[in-house]
Amino acid sequence: MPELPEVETVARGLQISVAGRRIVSVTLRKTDFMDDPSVIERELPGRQIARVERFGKFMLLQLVRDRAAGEPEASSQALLVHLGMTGNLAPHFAEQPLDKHTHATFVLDDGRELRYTDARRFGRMAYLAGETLAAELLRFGADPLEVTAEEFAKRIGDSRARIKALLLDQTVLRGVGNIYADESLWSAGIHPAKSGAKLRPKELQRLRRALQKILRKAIQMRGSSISDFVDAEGQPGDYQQHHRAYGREGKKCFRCGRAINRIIVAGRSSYFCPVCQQAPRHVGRIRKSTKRKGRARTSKR
DNA sequence: CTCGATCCCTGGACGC
DNA sequence: TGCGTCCAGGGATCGA
Repeated sequence: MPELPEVETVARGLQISVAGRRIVSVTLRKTDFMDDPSVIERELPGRQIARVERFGKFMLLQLVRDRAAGEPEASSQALLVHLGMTGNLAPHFAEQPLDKHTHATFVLDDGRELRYTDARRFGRMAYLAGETLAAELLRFGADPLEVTAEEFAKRIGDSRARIKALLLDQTVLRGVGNIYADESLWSAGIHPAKSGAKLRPKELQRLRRALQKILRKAIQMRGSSISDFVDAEGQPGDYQQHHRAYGREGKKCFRCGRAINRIIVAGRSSYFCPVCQQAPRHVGRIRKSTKRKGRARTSKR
């Protein structure tokens, strides 16, 4: 699942492989994950991909109009791409057969095709410009790699929500998902259900440092490939080998040897060590796991 | 303000 | 082999 390190890895790859190329034409298939497919079809052809960068869990393809066209840039324009759970954005040779779930193809001026493939379509694609683009980016919180200790302490410490929910909240910090939330909480020795406001200054400091260290290491290792993540060159990442909590239910804690537990916090599986990450007193009963009690959920298809 | 529940979606795992 | 069921999860939305 692409979180900050995985998106960073893909963005860096694309910056090398497709920045500077001009988009010649656009073909869309399923479009239900796009803000406005007709705008994408209309605005992208003829624009050059000036650069590719990461913004939270988004990739931002900065676009410029062809210089030859003459018109000065009135404002910034970009294609926002969120990979969701299973999204992949990568260049292909035109003769490569289309994947079953390829939903957008951007033909480039060197003949290659930048293709967006996403089986589950939990991703998002949007062309935004000017004020609209600026306003959209403003919705998100601080970049976890750049957030200062003061800002981190304020954003986390001023909220009574559970720390796990805060880490996952993209308006608090942009880019952290379930894997790196659990990994940093394990590293900092903080229980996922603890209230942000109950964190001691030392805990806030440990958490921020752990989060940044883990994200940087994960970027170095080109992300975690737990299901089917591959980067823009088709290569998996290696950070999953360093996971200490995520996905390790029942396995021994690397620090104390006790079995890693799994509970649901903020609606997500949360893996933690019951010894190293003491349950807070202020939390009432914690739900044990995902046992949905309802019978069949009407499958409407 | 914060919470849980629900929906979206498909592939893979698992039980029978 | 094949079918049914469950589960994963980021984000939007809604009601409590």
